[in-house]
Amino acid sequence: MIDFKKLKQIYQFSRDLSLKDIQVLLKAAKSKKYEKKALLIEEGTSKNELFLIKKGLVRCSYINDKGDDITFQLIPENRIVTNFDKILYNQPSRFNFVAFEATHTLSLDYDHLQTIFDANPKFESNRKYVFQKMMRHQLARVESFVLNSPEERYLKYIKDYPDLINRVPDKYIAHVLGITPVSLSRIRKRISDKSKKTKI
Amino acid sequence: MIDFKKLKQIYQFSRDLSLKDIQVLLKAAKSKKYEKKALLIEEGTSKNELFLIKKGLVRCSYINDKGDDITFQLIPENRIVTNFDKILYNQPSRFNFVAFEATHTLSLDYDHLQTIFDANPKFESNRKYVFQKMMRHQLARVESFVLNSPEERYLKYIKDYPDLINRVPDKYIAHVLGITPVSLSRIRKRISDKSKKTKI
DNA sequence: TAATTTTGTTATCTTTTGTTAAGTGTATCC
DNA sequence: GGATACACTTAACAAAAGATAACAAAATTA
Repeated sequence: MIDFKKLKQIYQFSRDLSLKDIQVLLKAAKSKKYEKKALLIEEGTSKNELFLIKKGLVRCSYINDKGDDITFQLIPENRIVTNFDKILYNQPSRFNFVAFEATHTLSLDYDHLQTIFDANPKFESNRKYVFQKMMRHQLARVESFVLNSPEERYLKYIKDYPDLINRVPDKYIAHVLGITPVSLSRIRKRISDKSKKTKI
Repeated sequence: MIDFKKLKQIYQFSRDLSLKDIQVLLKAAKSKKYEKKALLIEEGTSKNELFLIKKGLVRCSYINDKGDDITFQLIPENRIVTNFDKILYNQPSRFNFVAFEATHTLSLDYDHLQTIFDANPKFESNRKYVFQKMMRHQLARVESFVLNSPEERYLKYIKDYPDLINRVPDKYIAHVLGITPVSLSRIRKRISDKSKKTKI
């Protein structure tokens, strides 16, 4: 019995793959469900799993020197959760990845996935695609830090992720933007004051 | 006649490649020299060349709405210059890449390089390596913006690139760190005041 | 070498942010 | 339903940053 839901999901994350190729991935992928507050990847561990987020939202956070829990990023549907400390530095994760909502994923063991990719050149464009997608994200973030003010950064964020602001408390978004929740509240006030002015 | 200098250079940017494989790349690579202030990639163009910086320094900059020339990043020896707007978005570059010092590069046509990579699976680990290297860089930058203060960011920068501060005016470094040159000057003063205090 | 440009520092003023704390409304849990 | 926890706003103060200008030092160029 073919799981078409799964098939479609894998397809969304792939490029230039035949159904046959996708089925190879399908075999390797497990559907998993996480309840709210469940840990996908725990700080200090070297879990090497790739999660395609089908539904839900994952919060990636870090405990700093002062003991504050800083949200590094929010990962919604159709994006990928990885232990990048493991992949890029071969070190245990400094971050916790927690399901912020009830979250459904397709999970792939990273090393197993690499074996599949290595064994069949057809998958290469796929690997490339995923890497490019990740690069786009992080580069865009760096850009907004270098070129934009916090206010511009916030406006850009709610434009790029309009639904997120209704799903996530502002304080988490503040950290993602590199500012404090109090500061974000003031920015929001400034913006609303400005739009009032222009309307009157 | 084998160009061992070139060979060694390519080798530094490669992983798991035999000499034979490297020679394929060697054939495709051209040594180029740029005088100070020469343009490697011009804003608005879709040049798709990969530059391995052998010697020198490249400044990647952006003209914002106000007409200010903002340095987005500084790329020294043993790093790669690419037109990432072209590669990631297939759009003309929003950035200028200018030789800040007399700069020697190994240049590879990006599309040609992809053809080589696509034709021979051996090169895949190499593509992966380059992508990972780029990801590490950009992710580390995002991290420093989210988790560190401007002062911490500056201290981290001079630790990571100790030679750069003697080669590049502070005002360019300030923009890379997302602050103004005046602010960086004050940060430097604060730091030196602190170190004086601890010494007395 | 002299003239010019660039760079860095400092001062002033304004704006913004961080920090802390208080207050309010909302959601959650026994 | 009352207690508790959480999110957000606001205020007050301190610290830092942006903008601008003036000046000195350093580097470039003629």
